[in-house]
Amino acid sequence: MSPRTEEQFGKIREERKMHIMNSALELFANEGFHSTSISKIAKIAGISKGLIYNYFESKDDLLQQIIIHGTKTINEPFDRNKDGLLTEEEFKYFLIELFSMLQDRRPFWRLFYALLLQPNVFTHTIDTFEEITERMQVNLLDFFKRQNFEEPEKELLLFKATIEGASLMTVTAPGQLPLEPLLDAIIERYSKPNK
Amino acid sequence: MSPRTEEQFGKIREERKMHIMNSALELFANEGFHSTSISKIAKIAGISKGLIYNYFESKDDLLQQIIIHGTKTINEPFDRNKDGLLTEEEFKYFLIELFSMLQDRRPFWRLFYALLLQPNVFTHTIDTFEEITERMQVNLLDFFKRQNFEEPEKELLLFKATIEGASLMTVTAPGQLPLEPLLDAIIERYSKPNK
Amino acid sequence: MSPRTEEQFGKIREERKMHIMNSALELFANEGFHSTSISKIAKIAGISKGLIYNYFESKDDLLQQIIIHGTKTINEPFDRNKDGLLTEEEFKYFLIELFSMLQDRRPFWRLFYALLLQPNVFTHTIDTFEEITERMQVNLLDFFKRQNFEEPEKELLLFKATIEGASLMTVTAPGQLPLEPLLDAIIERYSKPNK
Amino acid sequence: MSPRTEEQFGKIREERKMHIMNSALELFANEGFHSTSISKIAKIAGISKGLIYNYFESKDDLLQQIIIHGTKTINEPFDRNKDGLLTEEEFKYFLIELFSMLQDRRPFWRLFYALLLQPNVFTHTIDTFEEITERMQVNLLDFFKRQNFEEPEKELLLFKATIEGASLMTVTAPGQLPLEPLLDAIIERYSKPNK
DNA sequence: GATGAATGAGTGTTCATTCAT
DNA sequence: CATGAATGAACACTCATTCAT
Repeated sequence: MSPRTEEQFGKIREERKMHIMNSALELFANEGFHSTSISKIAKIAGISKGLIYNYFESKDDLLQQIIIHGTKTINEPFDRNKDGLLTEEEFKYFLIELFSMLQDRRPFWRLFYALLLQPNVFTHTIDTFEEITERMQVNLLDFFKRQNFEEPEKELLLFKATIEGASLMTVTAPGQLPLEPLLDAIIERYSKPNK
Repeated sequence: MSPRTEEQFGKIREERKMHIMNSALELFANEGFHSTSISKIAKIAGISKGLIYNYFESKDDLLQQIIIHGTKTINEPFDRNKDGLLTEEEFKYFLIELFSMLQDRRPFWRLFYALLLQPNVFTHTIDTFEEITERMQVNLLDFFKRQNFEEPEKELLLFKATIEGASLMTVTAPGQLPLEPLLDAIIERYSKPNK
Repeated sequence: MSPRTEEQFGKIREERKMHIMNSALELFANEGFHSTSISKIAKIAGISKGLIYNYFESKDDLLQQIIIHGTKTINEPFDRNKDGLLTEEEFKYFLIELFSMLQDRRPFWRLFYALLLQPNVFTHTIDTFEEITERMQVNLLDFFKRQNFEEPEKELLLFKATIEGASLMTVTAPGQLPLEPLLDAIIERYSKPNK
Repeated sequence: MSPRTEEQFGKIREERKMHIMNSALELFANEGFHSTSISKIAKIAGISKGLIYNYFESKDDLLQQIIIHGTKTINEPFDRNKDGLLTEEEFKYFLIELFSMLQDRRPFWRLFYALLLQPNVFTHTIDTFEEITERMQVNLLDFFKRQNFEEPEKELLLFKATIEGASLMTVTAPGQLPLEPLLDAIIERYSKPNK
């Protein structure tokens, strides 16, 4: 019989790769990177240990690719309107989208924050992520200025801290911080100037 | 000469123990718990591997005791006035103290947050910590009410998220968040009601 | 069109086989047998891993066949005149041929010597090789006798050692031993008796 | 009880190290470096796998140290009279010593030649070895000149090849080459000029 | 109390080999 | 005939822990 076409092989590869990455992400997030063995990932994924190395160069590479893929996925919704001008509507949409992503992709975010706290590793990957937030800050500062805040820089500081804290708590202690009221509070506070 | 008294022995033990814990904390925070070997801790502490087991039952126990001791130390300043009533002065003092602790004991906080994100471990220790924050929340809500905030519950939500975010960023990206202006902004925002 | 004849198929098979063996020989000789993976051979040969198993039973079999084929090839020039009588002309021709083969097929010889030094393996293959050298020795001893050497047995011992050493050094440290002068010296010394 | 003194520990270490190296040398020489697993070495040495890593950084390091130690040991007898002048007596002694070493330390020599044929590895260690032979050559050439050989350079070439071959054959096929007669033949041939 | 040699279970990783297509 | 995804046994190596001294 003729061998599989290149296309067929490519599809199989892609699907398997995603399957492994998802299995690994779940474990990394729940039990930590170091506490998760390749054996366990293979068992959860229902494949052999060796196969993982057919798709990823190493355990580190597997983690890298999970982070890269996750970052890309997360960033997609923000790429739509690249005019750099944040309207009030877009600001709200951004917050709603952000909170929904935090809930939907909790394992990824937990993993991400865990890495953030483990220095000397994946500095490069994290740098990529910070570039993105950098761009957002510029837009936000501009937005706060246009909203006529008295001290937009201060407002940005508070906003950043609030968002960061909301993100962290959503990931670590989801029960403790009711998201919907918080979302309302943030929108109310930051989309309208203090008069 | 008379042999050392029991008390003296106890003091020596206590000092050794602290010395080991400090050496370990530094390494755990900077290189991660799993990446830090008992051998390395012993080398940094200038003692033998075996001696560590004279003071701690296991590597996990060592970590536990670090967290417990750290939590106690951190909590001391808040134990002074247990009347449950937060004055504006006390509120400011609490914030200043918190931020100063975050800066002074960065390694501990980083380790603490890292553990927070690695569930299935040290749940008990973390519970202890959450009890403390629980008590604070009650006081804070009461404080916001007395400050005549329109929606004190919403204010508490925002405040919690902001503090959490400020803490995290101080630990992970100290350069990105200028602490003093942020501290001012928080005090200004939350110690005076929106009129 | 008519299908390929059996003969044509046989020819294609033979060519593929040689192609694989040559690719493998190069790698075995340069990087060692154990350090050379089937994957690498396949990549260098430009075929798939699986196909190799269509032609060879195992990695060991592949090595065996390389050695057998190489031994046969090398031996061909000595098979011409099987009368068992070495003339002075034939002796010179034998030496020239030997040295030229050592230079032309260095990878094979290096592999061969490497195997020679790794006992417990390929004993059989090596035995085959030694049979051939055995036959040569008889002829050489006879030759030295006819050349009127005083102690032909001693001469044979020295000659064998010299040839072996020259071979090894040609393979391992080609720069250190200028071949042409050595060849002259050997011919001069052993084709004429010490008077 | 008081712990062992530093001296005691040092002695234990040295003995264990030699024991491991000897066990490993035997296996490396008989079964090849790659075919010998750390597990097997540990089993033969009667110790645990982990202990080997208490004394050697890696399997490669273990091999390196075996070669270095072996080279040192072998070189000791030649260090005596460093005046650079080889008398006929010293020449004979050198040959006798060399052959005796080849027989006594066969495993080491086999390992050494095997490495020589496996390029890209241990180039540095082998370089050290070649420096030593380099020095010998100078002395030998001088010796042949003083022995009034007509073409001392040619004689050196032949001598080198002969010695190399004798060494190799002693190691690979000890039965095929009777050492004593060969030794006599070499001494006879090279210690007296062709007249 | 204090040492570090010693253990062994566990880790990440490699690779010859098989097999459905 | 030809492919490369998949396997699993084996490997080198690590490290928390024990224990004789």
